[in-house]
Amino acid sequence: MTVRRQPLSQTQTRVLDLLSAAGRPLSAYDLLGKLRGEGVNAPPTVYRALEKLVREGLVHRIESLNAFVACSTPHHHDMATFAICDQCGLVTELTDRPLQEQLAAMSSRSGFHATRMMVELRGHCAACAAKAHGHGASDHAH
Amino acid sequence: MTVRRQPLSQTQTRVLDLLSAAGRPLSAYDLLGKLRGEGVNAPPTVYRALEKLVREGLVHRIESLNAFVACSTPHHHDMATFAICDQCGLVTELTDRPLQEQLAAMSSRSGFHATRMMVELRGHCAACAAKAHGHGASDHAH
DNA sequence: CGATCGGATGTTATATCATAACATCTATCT
DNA sequence: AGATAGATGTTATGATATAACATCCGATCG
Ligand SMILES: [Zn+2]
Ligand SMILES: [Zn+2]
Ligand SMILES: [Zn+2]
Ligand SMILES: [Zn+2]
Repeated sequence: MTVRRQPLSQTQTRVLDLLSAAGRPLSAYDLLGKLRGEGVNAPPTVYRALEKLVREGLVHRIESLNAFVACSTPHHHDMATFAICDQCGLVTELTDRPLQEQLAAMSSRSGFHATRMMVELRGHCAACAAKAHGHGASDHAH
Repeated sequence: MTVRRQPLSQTQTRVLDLLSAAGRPLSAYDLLGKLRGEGVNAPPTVYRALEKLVREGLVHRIESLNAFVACSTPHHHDMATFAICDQCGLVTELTDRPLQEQLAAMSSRSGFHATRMMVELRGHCAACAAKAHGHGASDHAH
């Protein structure tokens, strides 16, 4: 599954591994925290590695969280869709080809040429929606 | 379904007017800059006004720009779609009912209960796409 | 009237996210 | 060796956002 076109540097590999292991979005400073003591001491290194990984399509940036997550299906795809549970923090990357086509159609209909399409849904995951019967649980948040 | 609108405070009105007049997204600090000398001297006031306006459905936050824009059709709508030109900075709020329904269907199909749906397209507007013939012009950005 | 309550604001300080600018190091190609 | 490209280190700063607490004011109610 790991289709890597360019070889990754040490730090880039380390960042990707950390994101994959986390299985949830991490902020650049979360990553920096985990990399201190491994020779990574400042934000630019982390941001540079993330930039590369995003370029390579291995990592997505989630705008509404200011955080990064390993791509669940690492192909280059210029559209990413995320469902973000505001209760437990679960983030799921969704794929829906028809949606992508419809979005592209909608944008081009207005003459817009989209190079990147971001869809982020906020709400409650199935588990949390089931649990939620009027009362609130321990809000996770980011 | 009675859409009860709360009266807006002085600052809230001022912020909404500034956003409407700008016709483009402004950051909270852009707004603060314009409000200094009118008794608004610190970020919290601006953020609080924006929070209220977003709650009322009069303003949208554009996540990928960290900026705010007046809603083009101020109804409460939990889905907002924006086409953002990376060249000239033009931001257009799009409406597409079928897309909204398809997104809702997709999310609920996976058991997710969406309360808010964000769609942000990055690329080039019709005018800039026409001008762009391989060469880059004066990248505007925000 | 006077109590009190909610909404808005002021104020200070700080947290969080991101980049500029410049120096260094190494691998690779010529 | 010289040149190039990519990655990293380092220092400093910019940009975005919130915490915590105090004050003010209009509406409501006993
Ligand atoms: Zn992906
Ligand atoms: Zn959940
Ligand atoms: Zn709107
Ligand atoms: Zn444009």
